[in-house]
Amino acid sequence: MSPRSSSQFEAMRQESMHRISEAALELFAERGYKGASIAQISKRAGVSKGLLYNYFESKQELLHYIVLHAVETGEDMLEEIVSSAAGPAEKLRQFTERSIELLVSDLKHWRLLASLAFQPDILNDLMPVLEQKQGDAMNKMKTVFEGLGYENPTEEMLFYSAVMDGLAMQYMQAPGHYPMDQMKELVLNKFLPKGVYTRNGEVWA
Amino acid sequence: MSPRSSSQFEAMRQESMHRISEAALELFAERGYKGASIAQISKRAGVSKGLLYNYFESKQELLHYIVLHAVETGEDMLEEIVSSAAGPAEKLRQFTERSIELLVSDLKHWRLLASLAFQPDILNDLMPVLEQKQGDAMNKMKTVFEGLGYENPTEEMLFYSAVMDGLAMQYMQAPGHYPMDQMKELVLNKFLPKGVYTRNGEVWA
Amino acid sequence: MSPRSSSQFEAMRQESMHRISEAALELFAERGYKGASIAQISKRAGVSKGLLYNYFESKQELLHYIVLHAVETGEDMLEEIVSSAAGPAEKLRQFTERSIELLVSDLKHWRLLASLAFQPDILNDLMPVLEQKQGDAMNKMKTVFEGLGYENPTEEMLFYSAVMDGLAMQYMQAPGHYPMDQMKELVLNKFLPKGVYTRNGEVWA
Amino acid sequence: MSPRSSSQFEAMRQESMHRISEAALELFAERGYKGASIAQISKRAGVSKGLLYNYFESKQELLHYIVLHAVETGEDMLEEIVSSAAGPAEKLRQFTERSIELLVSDLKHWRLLASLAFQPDILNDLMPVLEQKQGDAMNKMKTVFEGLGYENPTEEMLFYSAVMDGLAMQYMQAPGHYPMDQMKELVLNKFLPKGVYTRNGEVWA
DNA sequence: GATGAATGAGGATTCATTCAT
DNA sequence: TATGAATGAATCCTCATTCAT
Repeated sequence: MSPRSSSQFEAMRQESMHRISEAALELFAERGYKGASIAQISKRAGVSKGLLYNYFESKQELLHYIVLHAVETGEDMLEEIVSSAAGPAEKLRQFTERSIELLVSDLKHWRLLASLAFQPDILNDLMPVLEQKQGDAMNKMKTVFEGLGYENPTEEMLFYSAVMDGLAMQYMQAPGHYPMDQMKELVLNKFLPKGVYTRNGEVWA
Repeated sequence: MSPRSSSQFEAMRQESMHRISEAALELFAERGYKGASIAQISKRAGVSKGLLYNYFESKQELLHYIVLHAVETGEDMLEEIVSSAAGPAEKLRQFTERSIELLVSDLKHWRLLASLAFQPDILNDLMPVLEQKQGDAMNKMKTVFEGLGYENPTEEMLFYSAVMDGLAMQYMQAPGHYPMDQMKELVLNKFLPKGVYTRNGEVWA
Repeated sequence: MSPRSSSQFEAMRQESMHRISEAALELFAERGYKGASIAQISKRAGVSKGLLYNYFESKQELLHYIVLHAVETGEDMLEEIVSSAAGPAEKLRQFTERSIELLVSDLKHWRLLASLAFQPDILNDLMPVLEQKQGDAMNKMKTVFEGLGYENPTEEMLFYSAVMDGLAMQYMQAPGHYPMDQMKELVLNKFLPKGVYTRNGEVWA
Repeated sequence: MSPRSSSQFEAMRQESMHRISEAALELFAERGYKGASIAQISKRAGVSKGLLYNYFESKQELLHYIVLHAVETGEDMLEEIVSSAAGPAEKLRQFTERSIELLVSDLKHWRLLASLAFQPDILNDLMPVLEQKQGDAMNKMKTVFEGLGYENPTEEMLFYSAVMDGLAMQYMQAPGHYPMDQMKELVLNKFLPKGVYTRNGEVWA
């Protein structure tokens, strides 16, 4: 008789929003933003088209929600590492390893982000925010490379970023076949100063 | 009112196909495959929709035509370099420099290819061919890295590929601002054995 | 926690129904029947959609409720005047003045009614009732014009009705700018026999 | 073999646009702007939904096209009469008679215009133009009333306009039953100065 | 070879209404 | 009494494709 409590409503909302955004993420990643229809998304989420519009004002807003969540995951990870007490070499190692973990575990997110990176008009509204965030991330990474004593830390950081982006791209093309573990070791070997940096207590040779 | 010779017709054909595929390339690159309509493409090409369908059976076929042309440009370049008489270091340098030139001069092509790389279903029909070509290219690159005496030429080649892909990605994000020249030097420095490789007749130090 | 008395419930009921129908009236008048959504109405009324449907079975019923209330206001006014002890000239003057007052004070109601008058299918179900009421009103007005001694009271009454409707239409188009007071005087001058009819105790010249 | 000539295309365009706008006019008049769907309109016009959008960019534009055409019909009529060599009384008679003819023959147009008059937001974009046109028309009518020697020509003209609008409203409510001919005579009697104005060569008494 | 009118399936979005609590 | 989550039919509009000329 009495209306549902607001916490009940809130729980229902959370549940539905989560299912919708998960389904949308999958379909956007599989078929691209334009290629995934609201009908498909709501069907995969197991809700009606109408309900989707209760929670997201438009297809674009749904995309923005997903993109921002994905980006924030990366931001949080970077922030956590950068603000830790570890030395710069350890920070770079951690960042490398956790980035790859994130790539593997949240493949769909990153596939989506990558595909959007080449269709600028779709994220038009979000671009200022995203560029700001990317600039922030780059600056944080730069401090790590400065700490490592590189002569040209900015360029070295850009190079490292290119490597990581390229790795991600190639992994996404064939997730099952890519020798990610070897590539990770190679990256660490290339960027970490030998004889100085210790891994798990041992000196890195 | 003599009938046009068949060579005249053929020239018109070529001209029309070229204009259509140029227009399509631009629009696919700007708005994505799904986002570019046949009406827009034919308008920008200055032909009627009907004529477009005289030359290309479908929107997909038009895309395939463009993609294959772009890929072949890269293939030709690689083949030319690999089959040349130059040593492996020189080959890698040439490949690096010419890849970057190609990226800068044909930005739209590569932007399109990159965006398609993350929308597997769009290129479904073309995938076997493309994977074949990519495998071929990788094998050719591998021989270069073998020639350079690397211990793990395959991994080193993958790493180099990742770098080049990453560079391209970052350049596409902000073509006006990216320090491509410095990055190119950095790449050459990282991958070319010092004291051995000669550049423009001088020893590389 | 004593249960509310039924009169308390009844008061709440009245309060809610009133708020809903006021909100609905405003929105119907602003955006038309089709243009106003139940969501908007319930929001402006400060109640939930569910509650709205407790009181009104459907959007149509809500409209009917409002329309009938508005019409009854007019009916009551006419009845009061016609059944008064005043002479026909006085009756016409009163009707004219009070109609205009009603128009100005309840602009939204009349705007709504006017817009509905031209969309027959929306009021389909209500039409028999409305036509009946309109016929009744016309008959009452006719007796006034008969009392005034017109040769063709029916036509004269129709003419007067047209004038009043036209005035209302024009006023609604630009409520802020219309010289309603002058027009009212003009109407009285045109329809009231001079030298006979007294206004506020004075003879009308 | 050769493409259709542009005049052939033009003829097809005209034919289709005409059928579409006729169908739209009918349905807008019957069910209101919001109540008439594109599907219904294109079905009644005997064309596909897609074709409708070849000729009209949106439902709104279709409405604007129809409204402007209707308004221009009235404008042309007024202009023709006002600029004629007839005296003011004759002009007023002609305007009255031809307005009524237009009302009866193009009932749908006027019903549509009337219904739109009360839904301001629908014609928002067109309002400036329409108000301009209405102002122009009122000024022209004013010159006629000035010519008739009225003391307050503006008010008298407004009164006349109200009468004509009201007549139209009432006629639209029950086109089959309204005694339009008698009302017309009544209007002429009320507004035309007796003994001065000649009709068909006779003096009006 | 060349045109653009015509089609209709499919896409994003809205909204009256229902219902569990 | 009161809530708002949930539904799905219906709406406006787009677009690849066909076809008569």
